[in-house]
Amino acid sequence: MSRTQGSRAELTGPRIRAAALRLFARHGFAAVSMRQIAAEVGVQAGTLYSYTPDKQSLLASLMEGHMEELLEALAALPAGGTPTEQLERFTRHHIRFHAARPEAVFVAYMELHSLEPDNFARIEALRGRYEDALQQILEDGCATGAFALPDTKLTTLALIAMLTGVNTWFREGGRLDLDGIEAIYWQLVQKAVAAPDTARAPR
Amino acid sequence: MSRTQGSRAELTGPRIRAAALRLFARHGFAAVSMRQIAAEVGVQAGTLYSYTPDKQSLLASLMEGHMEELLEALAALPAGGTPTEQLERFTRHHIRFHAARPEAVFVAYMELHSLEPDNFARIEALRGRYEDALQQILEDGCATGAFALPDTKLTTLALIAMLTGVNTWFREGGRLDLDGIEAIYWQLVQKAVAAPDTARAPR
DNA sequence: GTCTATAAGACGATAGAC
DNA sequence: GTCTATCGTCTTATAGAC
Repeated sequence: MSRTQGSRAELTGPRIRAAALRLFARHGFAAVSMRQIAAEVGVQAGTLYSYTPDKQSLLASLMEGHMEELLEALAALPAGGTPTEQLERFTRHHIRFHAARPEAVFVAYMELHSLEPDNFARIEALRGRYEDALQQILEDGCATGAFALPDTKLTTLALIAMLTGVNTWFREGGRLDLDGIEAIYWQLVQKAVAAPDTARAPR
Repeated sequence: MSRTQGSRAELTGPRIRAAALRLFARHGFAAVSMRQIAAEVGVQAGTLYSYTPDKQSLLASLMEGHMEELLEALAALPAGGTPTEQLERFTRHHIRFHAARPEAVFVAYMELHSLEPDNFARIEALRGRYEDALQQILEDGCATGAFALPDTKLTTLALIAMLTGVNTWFREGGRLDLDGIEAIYWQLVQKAVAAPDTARAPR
């Protein structure tokens, strides 16, 4: 398995993905040309087509990879405890996971309309699985009486929108660190969902 | 003031803006060509340049118009009452205003990165004024003891993200009407910000 | 594995006829 | 006010040399 002629092919693929992700996040998918991506990597435009069949597949692959990573990280969370404990883990994990990869998050949310129908459907299905996990926690909490919610589906979407919104302003080295941000958002989430008489003593 | 030669110039301008807004919302600014906009309106591409100096100005004008309309509608809200009453008005108004113009909202949030620096700065300043209005309500509520919040700035951004998130799933004629949606979100907002002993009896 | 060269067409924007 | 025609540039993607 000797390396061929000083090439660094095993690095070019990931570097193309990284450059594409950065440029898509900054300028938008449609505004970025294959030439720009190639220039960022330091290869010629034609070389990109050894790593992706076309521009659309590159976008879809980046988004799908992000969603699968999100679901894997969710599955790796501890599962036990009360619904309140599970919701706290979900809240803190969501903020931390999203803050760690702002470019992928931005592309995954903002470029859905750039996906062709098949790719869109596949990626929306992954997002649905993530939302379902939160909704299940909320339903469990309603069942035990820890939470009081008129609509668990809407609350799921409301909480995810609120938590993902952190990415619109969070920058590392800012006024608050992630621990502080997590604490503030967890307080908002917990109060919003708690049953009235358990707001300060969650079950 | 006779009309010239059967032209309908007084309609073409608004029709161009409407077509551009619809196409930008659906496909993204960079993915839409001036030729597409012209075809949607039923004129030739060159005609667009009698109504906008260029494509960038068309986008900026649409976004600025939306933000100014948002601020005008905010200013038209009743101003009195307790912070809790003001927050309820803000919450319900935000949901209703945004649900009524999903395309403008989508473009105004998703195409910020398509704006050239000067246009971006002007539109971000308008958004800042809207956020400041909510933050002022939250600060007033903390001052009276109605609300208990560790950080009014973060809470402002969290609430706006949550409320604007309605637009990602709301469609007219769906499971819930706007009154029901407003009620659910207002319950979440109110519980999230309320001081512990006033959750059920807001001051 | 990466290059050069190119095909085939779309792009934003302008000029000038009517 | 809208048209036709066009300029110069950029686009995605492919073919074939090395």
